[in-house]
Amino acid sequence: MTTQTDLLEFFKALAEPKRLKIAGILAQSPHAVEELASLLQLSEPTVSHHLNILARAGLVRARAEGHYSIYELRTDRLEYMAERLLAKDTLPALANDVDMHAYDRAVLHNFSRPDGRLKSLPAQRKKLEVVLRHAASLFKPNKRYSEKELNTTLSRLHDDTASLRRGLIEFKLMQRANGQYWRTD
Amino acid sequence: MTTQTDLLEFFKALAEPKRLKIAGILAQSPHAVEELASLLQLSEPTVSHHLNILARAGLVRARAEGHYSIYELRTDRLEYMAERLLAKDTLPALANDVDMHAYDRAVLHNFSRPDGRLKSLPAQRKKLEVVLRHAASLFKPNKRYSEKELNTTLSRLHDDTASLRRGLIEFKLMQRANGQYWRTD
DNA sequence: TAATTGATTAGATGGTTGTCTAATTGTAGT
DNA sequence: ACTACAATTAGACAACCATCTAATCAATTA
Repeated sequence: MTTQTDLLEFFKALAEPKRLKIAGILAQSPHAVEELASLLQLSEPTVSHHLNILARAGLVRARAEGHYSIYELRTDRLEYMAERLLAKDTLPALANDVDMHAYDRAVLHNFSRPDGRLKSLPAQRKKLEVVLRHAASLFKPNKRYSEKELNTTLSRLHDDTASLRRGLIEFKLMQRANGQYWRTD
Repeated sequence: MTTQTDLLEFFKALAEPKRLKIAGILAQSPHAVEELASLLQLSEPTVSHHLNILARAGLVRARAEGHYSIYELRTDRLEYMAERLLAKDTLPALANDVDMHAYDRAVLHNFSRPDGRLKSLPAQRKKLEVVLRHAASLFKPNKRYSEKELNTTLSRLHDDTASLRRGLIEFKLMQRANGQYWRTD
């Protein structure tokens, strides 16, 4: 959440040639807006705009001196961000608000009729597994089912209960012993 | 040169919400284009486009598997770039191709008439110093000048040779002893 | 106090780019 | 061989953003 906007602001700030160059110049020594405009061959408002974006990202800071605004690079902030990139849990956290089951739902939706029955069994393993996980979810954990019960439930999904049953075993979603089946959770 | 485009490509690649999220997802585990499209609620061509940009920046790599393209994050590259940011000479190098005298020239141009004489002496210290450095450059290093010679040369710039002379001393651009003047280089 | 100067804000414009649909390529399964 | 499917490429459109000019603000100098 905060991590995302944080990093995004940081990257956006430096993802522009002129701003990157400004950072480079300020890394050598602080400069006034007017000077930067000359060095970069840009108008002052444009430089002001860039500096504003860099400042929002925390990368530069202005101090007033006379009626100049002297901008300097905040190397501490830069180092902090670089270290966050090196931290092993920063990037994975960016996917926190992603619904990791969206793909499963999409696949399921693609292979299902409006009434919830399957149009067919997917040929691709990746998608077959999704469908089978769905099938497995029709059964309660820690409960034993006879093959007859199993087939009855599976037939709500698709006529080819044999393939479904075989898949459930093959993908280790269910286990069998003595003619009884149960979910492996 | 190469450093600039390198870094720029890196920042640009990650300066987009969806691409940043893709990096986050791939940081958890490799995924196919189709899956990413579902997870991000985007079309496959769009995801392909983003992955292409990330790949150009060296941040992801694809391996073919069936007719899927499984993309994975190149953490080595990420670490390498983060360390470059932490290196003390990376940023200053970004300003290598900047003409550091552009400001001086602009100031000089602003205060000069077409014939090269000064319209006036700048009030701002920062600009006065630029003009004075220019004045100092009219003299040879390692050579002594009498005050008469000094004034003659300075008068080519401006009538107020006294102010110029005082400024040169004050800003330590020239030194005086025994009625003689010389550049301090 | 008036005038000058540096910086910022407001508003307009052109270029970049994220996104989609349609078409193409290449691979797998019938 | 033919069909189906995942990925990419091509092309079009819309949103965003870098840039400029004009206007405003702030602070120093005359």
